[in-house]
Amino acid sequence: MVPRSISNMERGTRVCQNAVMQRTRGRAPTGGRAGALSQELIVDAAVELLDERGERGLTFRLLAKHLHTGPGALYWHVTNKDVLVTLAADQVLGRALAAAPRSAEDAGSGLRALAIAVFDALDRHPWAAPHVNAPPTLENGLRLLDRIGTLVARTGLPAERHFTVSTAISYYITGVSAQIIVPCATLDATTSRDAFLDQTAARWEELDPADYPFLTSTAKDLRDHADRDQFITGLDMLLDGLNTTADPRPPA
Amino acid sequence: MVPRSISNMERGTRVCQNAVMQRTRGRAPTGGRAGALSQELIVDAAVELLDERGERGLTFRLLAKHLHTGPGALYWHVTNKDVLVTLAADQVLGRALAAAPRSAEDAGSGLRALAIAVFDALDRHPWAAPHVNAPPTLENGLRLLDRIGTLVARTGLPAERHFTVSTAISYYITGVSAQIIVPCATLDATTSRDAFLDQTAARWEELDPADYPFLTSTAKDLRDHADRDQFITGLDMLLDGLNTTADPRPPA
DNA sequence: ACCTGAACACCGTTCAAGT
DNA sequence: ACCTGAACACCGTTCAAGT
Repeated sequence: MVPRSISNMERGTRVCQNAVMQRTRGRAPTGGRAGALSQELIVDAAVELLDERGERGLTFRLLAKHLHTGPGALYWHVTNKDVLVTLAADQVLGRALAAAPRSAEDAGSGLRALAIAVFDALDRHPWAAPHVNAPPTLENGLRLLDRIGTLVARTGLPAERHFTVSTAISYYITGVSAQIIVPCATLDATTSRDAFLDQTAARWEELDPADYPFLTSTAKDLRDHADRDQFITGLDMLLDGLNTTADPRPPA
Repeated sequence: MVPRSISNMERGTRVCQNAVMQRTRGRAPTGGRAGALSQELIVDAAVELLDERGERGLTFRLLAKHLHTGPGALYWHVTNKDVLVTLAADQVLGRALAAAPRSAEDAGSGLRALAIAVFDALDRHPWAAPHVNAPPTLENGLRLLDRIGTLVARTGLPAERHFTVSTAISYYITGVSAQIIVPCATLDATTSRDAFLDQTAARWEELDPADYPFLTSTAKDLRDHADRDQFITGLDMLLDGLNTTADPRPPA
């Protein structure tokens, strides 16, 4: 009667991240009878629906229909919708990590490549970015931070700064990605990104230059900027700062 | 019959940010009969409720009760819930900007003080951070970016880089704040932040050091870190990077 | 152990009707 | 012009009942 998935759930409106980790403990998905549900199957289907229809478009009823069951069945495998979306986001992050190059000449370019790979993956699944949580508790969140930390340790930065610097980089990657990507995803079919930027730039130009000296002069730059370049610009500033701080002890 | 607030609304699940800007155009709030609604009153009450009960706890029914009306009345002044939360977040940002020191010796420390003031304000209203949108369209979002850009222009950085660098800093402030602040806000009363960090650190320690060399060695640092320090560490790296890039042309 | 589907409690939003 | 409140459409979640 008591679904396994909420056995150690926390009270409150949100669920403890630790509860999220648990997976089906019985036989592997293929071990049951054909067509049996599993958390993996549910998360896969959720990612598909999220890609198609966004977070609001993901519904337990719709998801159940896609999986040929009733909504109640899903709750046996997944605590609730929050957890489902978090698991789905972690899956997207996992794909990004698999695609990110593992070898790098130096720590700096390794961090750069890793960050860009994550940005690109989140860019393809815009609903995911805000749900990649920190501090990480899910598998791929943990892997991401570990890879960052391992690279940071190679810079020659004093050991007592590794944690703070690594988490700062991790926050940059997921936080700035979310900022850049989410607003684009909320634009609907009738308003293209270009049209939106055009409108916004026009509004900036109409502002009073006495009040908004910068925006009025930079409105033109808004029209044809590339989101990815903005991410990379900030990233390079951050990594430059890393080198500056690390400089006293150059990489071995 | 047609509420003013949706007169130029966009179609789709989300609303065009431009529609958000409009405010009551009639007489000033105090000009109507006593107790009359206005967008300002509604947003103020929304901020209060959001602080108390979070985004999910904000309900048009509850908000209407607090304002002694029915839910339908609110829709005359505010397009929908998304817009309301965005307006509320902009109000919070406005308070932060008012509190941020305006004078600064050099651009770098001005940027630092501004960023920290915004972080602190968002930290006091954790629901707000993810709704401070970029590129900005609401009043205080515009003011924030303009202040950043004006400071960046003083660094001696070549003019063609002002836009990208300024938006990168702006993304850092709001994006990283959201990453740091939101997970704390979702912890409920039964799980304190300390308990959560303790649990998470314990989980990190149990990981296989061969797979997670960094996390297993840094788990202790997770237990007693300060969120604000992480924000500032990354911020300083970013601003150091700014100096590096700007160095060829030292501030006049 | 795992699935079913009806039912509960709720919420955003609309709209005819009022003032 | 602005407000009222009932009603619509929907959704997350639960749970007694099945296999």
